[in-house]
Amino acid sequence: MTIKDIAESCGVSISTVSRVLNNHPDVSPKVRQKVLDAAQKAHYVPNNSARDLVKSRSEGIGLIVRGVGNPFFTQIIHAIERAIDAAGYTLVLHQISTDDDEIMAGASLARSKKLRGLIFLGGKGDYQSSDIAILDVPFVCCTYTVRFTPLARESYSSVAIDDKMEGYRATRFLLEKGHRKIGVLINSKHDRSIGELRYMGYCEALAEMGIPLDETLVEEAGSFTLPAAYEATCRLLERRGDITAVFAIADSMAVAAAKALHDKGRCMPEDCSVIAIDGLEMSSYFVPVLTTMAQPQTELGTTAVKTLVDMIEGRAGNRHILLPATLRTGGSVRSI
Amino acid sequence: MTIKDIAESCGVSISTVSRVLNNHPDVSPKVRQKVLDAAQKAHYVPNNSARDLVKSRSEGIGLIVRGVGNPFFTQIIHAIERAIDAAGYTLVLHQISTDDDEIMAGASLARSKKLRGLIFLGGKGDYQSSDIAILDVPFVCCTYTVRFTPLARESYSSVAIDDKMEGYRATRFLLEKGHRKIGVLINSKHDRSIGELRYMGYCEALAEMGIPLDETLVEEAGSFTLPAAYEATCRLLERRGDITAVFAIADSMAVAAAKALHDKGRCMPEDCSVIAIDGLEMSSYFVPVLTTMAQPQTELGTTAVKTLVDMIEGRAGNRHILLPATLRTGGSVRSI
DNA sequence: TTGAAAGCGCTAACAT
DNA sequence: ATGTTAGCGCTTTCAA
Repeated sequence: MTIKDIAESCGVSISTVSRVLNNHPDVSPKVRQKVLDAAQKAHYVPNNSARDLVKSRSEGIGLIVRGVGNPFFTQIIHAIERAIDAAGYTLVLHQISTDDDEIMAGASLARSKKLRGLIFLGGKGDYQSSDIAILDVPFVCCTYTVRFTPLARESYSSVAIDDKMEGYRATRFLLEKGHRKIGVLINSKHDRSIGELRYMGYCEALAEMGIPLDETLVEEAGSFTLPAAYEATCRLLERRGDITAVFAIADSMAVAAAKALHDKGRCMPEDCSVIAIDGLEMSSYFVPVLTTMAQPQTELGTTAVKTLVDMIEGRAGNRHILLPATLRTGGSVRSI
Repeated sequence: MTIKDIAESCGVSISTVSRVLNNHPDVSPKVRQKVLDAAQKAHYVPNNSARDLVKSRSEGIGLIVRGVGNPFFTQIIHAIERAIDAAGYTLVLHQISTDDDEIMAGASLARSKKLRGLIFLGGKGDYQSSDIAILDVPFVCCTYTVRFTPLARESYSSVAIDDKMEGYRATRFLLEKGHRKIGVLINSKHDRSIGELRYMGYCEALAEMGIPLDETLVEEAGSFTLPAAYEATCRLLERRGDITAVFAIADSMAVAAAKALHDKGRCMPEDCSVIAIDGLEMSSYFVPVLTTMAQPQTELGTTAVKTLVDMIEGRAGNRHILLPATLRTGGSVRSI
């Protein structure tokens, strides 16, 4: 069922059908109604591929999200959605999985839908300048910034927290509470991502206090999943039963760590404190509430959109914005 | 940058370029390499709209998901992804928001991408037969079944748990543990969705025991969000401080309920037990672990795909499958 | 092995 | 107010 079929069944031309379906004014009420009725009766559904193909450009902004159901993205996505809407653009959300190439996915989406710009959420952040050359629209990396490659700063935009600094602040908070034997729960020491940056912050805080880095306090989970973090915490506790605090680089890992502590017979925070980074909504419903460096999720989203729209509308070039996290003081940390 | 540009820059025809880009065999190695190089150098990215438009049909299966970041969907989506892949099809995931029309979104996606079938996750389930008439491919409703409208059972497929029965089982479990004053935390009494069904199960379990339904034990949160469930629990406790147990119709609501209990000075499970339905991964990392009727998430996904593929390949017609939930015994319920 | 040409379904000039 | 027509970028016969 295409507009051609409808045109024939109504005895009008396809352009008239197209006009009706797109609410163009120059159509007589009589014909308009006839076409509408026919479309309804025939269960007509427009083919967006054909539409996208013929339009020279859309008012769409693509959002490439890595990781179905990463709870940390929920609020950011909602904020982006609202901000894009408010700016008069249309959100085109596209999910990719862990091992997909976000740049490719973005480029493909942008071409196919004639998008005006792109936002990347949860990207790997290890691009080469040759990688991003295929992107012919402005884009902004949200929640991460390309730190590990010689990508020219003026060739892309980013909106994120200062991961290293927040890792430093979290660790520093524990140090100030008197903790000295602080285990750290990370994804991987050298994954060239936010995890590595947060870990660097941990190292820096210790160094500043003159505490040498003790490798036996560092535990790699290999991923951000709950089971992996749980197992990692168990290993850490087995090796270092004397720790008084754990810094988990993500709220999700902290949740699993808290459970592991409990299962190993330790109370949180009496026997062992826990702090993290992210500020998931759900971790604020824990008992006790998880102490964490909460990312400004809504602001990250709105700022990403603002930065992008400024570029699209020629008001500004590429920018890099770091937003501060906010300490959420829960009951998972105690002074010693 | 289109295949036409590449064709010109290589001095070949567009059909040759198309052949190279699609790995067709009948191209000389020399020409193939030249085209590949040119495409690479020019940062060529195919336009999928044009592709989709010209193909008579794809091997794609659409997955329409309502609700960005509903944690309950994560595992199901992964299972669907794997199953679709294993069956030789391609997953096309499409997110819609709360107030979007999933049937429309599905129909549109199916038309535009020439899909072979659709899976709906988190649909409203209140369709009229006129609504689904626009769908010209087989589809299966996953995690819900259309219970509240006179939709002919043979006109669609579904794979879900028996929400009413699991609501009954959860309530029954509390009754067997000796609880009699059981508060129930629901989304809405008459939202014509799974929430209503689960609530009906609660009513049935009470009725079976000869306990009259006490409206003051029923609290509507208005949504499945944590803040709404938290507030609802507070209202419930204020009105009925004498309850010894709460049945929350979803794990997410139970999480908020547990926090509210704590903040109101009640211990879980000593002062008040909590049971729910869903079986989120995260709620099994709680202390104490949340007792819940865990949905067979992976099986729901794989069964949905199997049902759909059977229809696509003509091996079967529409079917309705109910899968049993499994009681996950945590520490959130005690006997009295 | 390669090219020419038709057409997927639609929009947007341009005519009338 | 309505119709005609030229593509959008691509795949796929059909010829050569």
